[in-house]
Amino acid sequence: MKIKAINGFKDILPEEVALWRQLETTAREIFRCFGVEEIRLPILEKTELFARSIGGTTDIVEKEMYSFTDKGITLRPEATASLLRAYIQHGFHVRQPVQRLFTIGPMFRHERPQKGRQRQFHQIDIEIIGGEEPAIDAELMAIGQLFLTRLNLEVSLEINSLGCTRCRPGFRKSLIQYLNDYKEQLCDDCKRRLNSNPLRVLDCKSRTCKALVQDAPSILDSLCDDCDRHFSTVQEHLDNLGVVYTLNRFMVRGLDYYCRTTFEFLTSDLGAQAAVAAGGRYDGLIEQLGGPKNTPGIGFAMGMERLTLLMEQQQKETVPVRANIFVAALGEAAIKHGSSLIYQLRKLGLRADIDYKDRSLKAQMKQAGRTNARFTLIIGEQELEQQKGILRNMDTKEQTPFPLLESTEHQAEQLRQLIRTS
RNA sequence: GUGAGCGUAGCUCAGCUGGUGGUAGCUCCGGGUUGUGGUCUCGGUGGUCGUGGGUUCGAGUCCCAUCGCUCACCCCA
Repeated sequence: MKIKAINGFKDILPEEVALWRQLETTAREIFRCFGVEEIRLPILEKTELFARSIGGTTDIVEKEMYSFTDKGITLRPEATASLLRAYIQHGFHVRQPVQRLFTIGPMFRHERPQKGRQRQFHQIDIEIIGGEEPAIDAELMAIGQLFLTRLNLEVSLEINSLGCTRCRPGFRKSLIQYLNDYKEQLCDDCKRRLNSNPLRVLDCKSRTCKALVQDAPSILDSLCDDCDRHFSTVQEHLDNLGVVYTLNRFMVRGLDYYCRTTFEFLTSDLGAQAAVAAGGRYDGLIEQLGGPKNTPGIGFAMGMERLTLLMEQQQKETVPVRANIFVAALGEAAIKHGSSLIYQLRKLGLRADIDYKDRSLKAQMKQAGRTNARFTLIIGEQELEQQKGILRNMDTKEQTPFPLLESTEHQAEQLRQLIRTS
């Protein structure tokens, strides 16, 4: 019986890693320009942290967490809670009024896997803590859009406001009232949602629910003055920065802590998983977790599996990895010389390979081709004797003698010069 | 948790109403080139047909169970 990776947990293979690195590198470059600092967080936290932040009655906390119940700890299902915990624990609020932080890593949710959804999945998570100014909301979305543009990905940005603890309850009430009149026409899921989370009915996929909800009261009409002003200023700032977006009053969030501005970067190329990045404002959360009072925050997470899937689909060419030198050595003495030489080359920071199996030259040339080497240095008994290797340019097929005099260190230096100028 | 569709070589897949596992393609190894790659050509390695029962003279094929995978619902990044 072969042992396989468990369901929902995937290996990221060498040929896939290039995409992941491209994601991470691009993120780091852009975040640096925006003054966003990296923080690295543990993947295990007290279960209570997630219950208090995400919400005790959400699906994530109720049935999707990987918990060690005997120890009261849980593999994190998302990053925001951990990041805020660290922010509070280390007293970040005294460092500077507005703190920009990001983290990259695995998250865990016990859901049924499908396209773009794994049980261990990876997110790039970014949070701006300590500012409630609408300009910050706009800046955060600009970061997301710039990042996705740099990756040559085509996605759209949709935004909405969920109001705050003052205005949302009123909207909730009027929505329930409206939906109750059409209760019989709602799908089974929405009948259930009507009690548990009525806002969710707004983004139901069922056609009849969608139609019903068109004439439902709009949350944007029931925002309090502060929330309304905040949201319209956010839009002014987005326009000011040239960030393109569309309003979607049906967009809601799955986690309890969100308020005011919410947004999603969407694609139609990933089947059911439309959102490649999503987030929003959570102004009361830090205080709720025991942090300093009146500390607002906003953030979003990008799903790396979804992004790499999109990159595979939308990006045209990938740049192949090139090796610099392959040493094709025939016979024991030549292998000894070659292994010393490639070690010197590697010390100089060059990618160099050799085949220790002492196979036929044809086989070794084939291997050289596989490593995509620029040059192959052929060393046989004759070449050793005459101290003259054959250097083959793999692209032009041109072959020139290469002196095997002095030390391999010296030879490596010669080769480095040659590669630089070629 | 619910529904549907698939499990045959490392990968992609043929395999008809049950009758000996495919010269299949890709990969890998070797020959053609006594010492020269990506193309070509010839040969070779590689399988408990997911697993366990059942029906049958005979099961990759039919039946049952079970495990696994995929997509979708739910939920969410």
